[in-house]
Amino acid sequence: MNIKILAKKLRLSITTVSRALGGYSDVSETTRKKVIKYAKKYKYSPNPNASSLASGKSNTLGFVIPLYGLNSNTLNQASFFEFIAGMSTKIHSENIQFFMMFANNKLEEKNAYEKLINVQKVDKIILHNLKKNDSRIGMLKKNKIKFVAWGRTQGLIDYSWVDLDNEGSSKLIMQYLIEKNHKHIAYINIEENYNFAFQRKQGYLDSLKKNKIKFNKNYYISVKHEDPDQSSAVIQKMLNKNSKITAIICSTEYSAVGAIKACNQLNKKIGKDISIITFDGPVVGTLANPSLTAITHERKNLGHKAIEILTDMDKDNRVHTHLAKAKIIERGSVCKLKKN
Amino acid sequence: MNIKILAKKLRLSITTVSRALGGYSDVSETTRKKVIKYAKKYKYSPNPNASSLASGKSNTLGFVIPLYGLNSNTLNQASFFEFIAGMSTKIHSENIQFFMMFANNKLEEKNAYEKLINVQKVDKIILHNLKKNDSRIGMLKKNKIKFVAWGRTQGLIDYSWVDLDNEGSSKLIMQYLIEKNHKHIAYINIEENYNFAFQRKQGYLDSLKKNKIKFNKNYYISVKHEDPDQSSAVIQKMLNKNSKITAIICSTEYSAVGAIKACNQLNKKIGKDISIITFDGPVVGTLANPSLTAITHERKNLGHKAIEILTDMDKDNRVHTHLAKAKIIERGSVCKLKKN
DNA sequence: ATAATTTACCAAAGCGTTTTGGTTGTCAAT
DNA sequence: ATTGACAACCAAAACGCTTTGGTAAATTAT
Repeated sequence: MNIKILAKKLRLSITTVSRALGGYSDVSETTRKKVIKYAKKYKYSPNPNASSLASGKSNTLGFVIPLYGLNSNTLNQASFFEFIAGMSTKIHSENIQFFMMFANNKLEEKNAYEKLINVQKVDKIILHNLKKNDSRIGMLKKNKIKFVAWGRTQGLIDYSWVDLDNEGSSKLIMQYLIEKNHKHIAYINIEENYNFAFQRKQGYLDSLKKNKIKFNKNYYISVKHEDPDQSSAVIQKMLNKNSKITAIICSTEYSAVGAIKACNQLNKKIGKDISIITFDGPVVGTLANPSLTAITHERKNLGHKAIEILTDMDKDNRVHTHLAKAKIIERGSVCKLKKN
Repeated sequence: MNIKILAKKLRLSITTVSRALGGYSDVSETTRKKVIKYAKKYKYSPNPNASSLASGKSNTLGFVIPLYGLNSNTLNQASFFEFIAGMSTKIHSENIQFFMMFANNKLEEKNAYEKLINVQKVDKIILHNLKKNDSRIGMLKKNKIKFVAWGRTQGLIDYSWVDLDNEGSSKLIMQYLIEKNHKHIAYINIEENYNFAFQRKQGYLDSLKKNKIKFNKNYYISVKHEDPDQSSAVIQKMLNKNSKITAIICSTEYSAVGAIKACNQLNKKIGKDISIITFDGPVVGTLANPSLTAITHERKNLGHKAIEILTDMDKDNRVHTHLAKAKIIERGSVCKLKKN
């Protein structure tokens, strides 16, 4: 089935069929209805290759999945799926094509974006896995590709993005703990060259300052993300040296596992001797005993919003942003201390 | 940059440039080298839309990600990523395009495959999320689309596939436990309309028979997969009623979590009072205390093999299959019983 | 009644390739 | 010297669509 055959069946020109389906106003409504009806009947839909070639627009969304670094990590893949699931709802309704590539390292990642633009000729991109200072942004702008970033670079941001409110989430957690009279609060972060880790640290520091608690550098640890056992060892050491610590904030699920292990090892009762609160613990959260109190984010909505913003770009050209809502899920790992 | 400009620069016809790059023998080697050199220099690569349109081949691999059922489950997404990562190594080297779609339910899933074939005109497909009896297989055959299934239907299988050796893995586990003198072995499976669950049950039953242990239907539970707490409740009930049980095999990570919780609840020491062994526990396995002994599979290789088979189909037309290798990772959750 | 505008349609060009069916020139075989 | 085979190249058609620049008929304005 193609447009030529359909046009012949309808006794219309190819042009009219194309324009009827394209929603142009120089087709009468009666004709349009007839065309749509027959297109459905004969299961016609335009050959995307031909239409891309002719129009110069691919109507395709490019997306690169990094298979290295944080994302090679089983637990973090969950956030990926949520994002994708969020996108998919919108993609269906907007009828966008979806083209995916993979990257096993940073170089492949950049090449993938270039290929997306120059070879695949996608016209929209979800930019993901942002570096502090990201050269891909310049490239995308130069090529005039519409994009929405999932995450943010540091400094001035003059593009559309969706993201977690990392700084705000840290503050929310701090406020929560401080209300429960915790003062000696440790923070287990991952390497700060992940921008979200940097942002989370900022929130932590800011809250300390606001509450007139002096930053104790022994309370702040930045670990490699891959290994709960490494985290556990570091956390044990920290707890041994700093017996005043009453609460631990874990920036990733893996470090939460490490914290659990450390506490078990040191025979400290979680939720009693020591409080633990973690970021986004759908897996780990319910595993531990007691279950971990955690801060969760509306991640699915992030993907949805990203597509929405991308679609709206056709209409207006302003910068849009979206922060996922954060919420603390109280389970059993945080206790209230006596006021002293 | 396009072929016309490149041809002009090379003082060759469009045909010759195209055929040089296409590897045809009616181009001299000197010319071919020159063409390739200049193509690189000017960063030329054929417009995939134009070439698909002209050749009628899309050179695109279609893949549908189901966002419902088992796969909506955080833990199971890990296997997905491993498969994709496995594919990606091959895809890069084979220069295949990759087109992805999403499905939020069974109907959408089937539609997605139809769209992949009729609209996107992919010429290869990874068929995934197989039902016991799967109508998509007939559809793919009718449309003469080359495909490799990830998973298997029941009954006669006359197509290429890659899969875990579910039955064999169950047997391996059983042998392992029986060698450690366990006889009262419980099996926590998920619903058997997942074909892999059915296969695993078969392995369990077969091993029992081979070792002349009578099947005790109270020892076999098939739970809904989504909820560790539900599993935990069911397992507790089972353990209470059947005090002879010394080992539990968990077919999914979620039920393993359930089992851990149940044992903790009942104050049974894992690895002492009761042994637990689980399928594929990259996340959960190392979380528990003690860590869970598990059977793992070379999942990444599965994706790699799938693409390999798909690529080889261009050469010969036979059916190829691949079973992932299984291995038991001994950690601390299984103990050896005294011979009685 | 005529001119101007609007509505509804269409032919043909063009998008960047691949492929078909050539042609030309060279060399070995007769 | 002629023929046949082969190597190396190419012009033009085709793929299925969108878009441009029309035309003819119907409607409205003068």
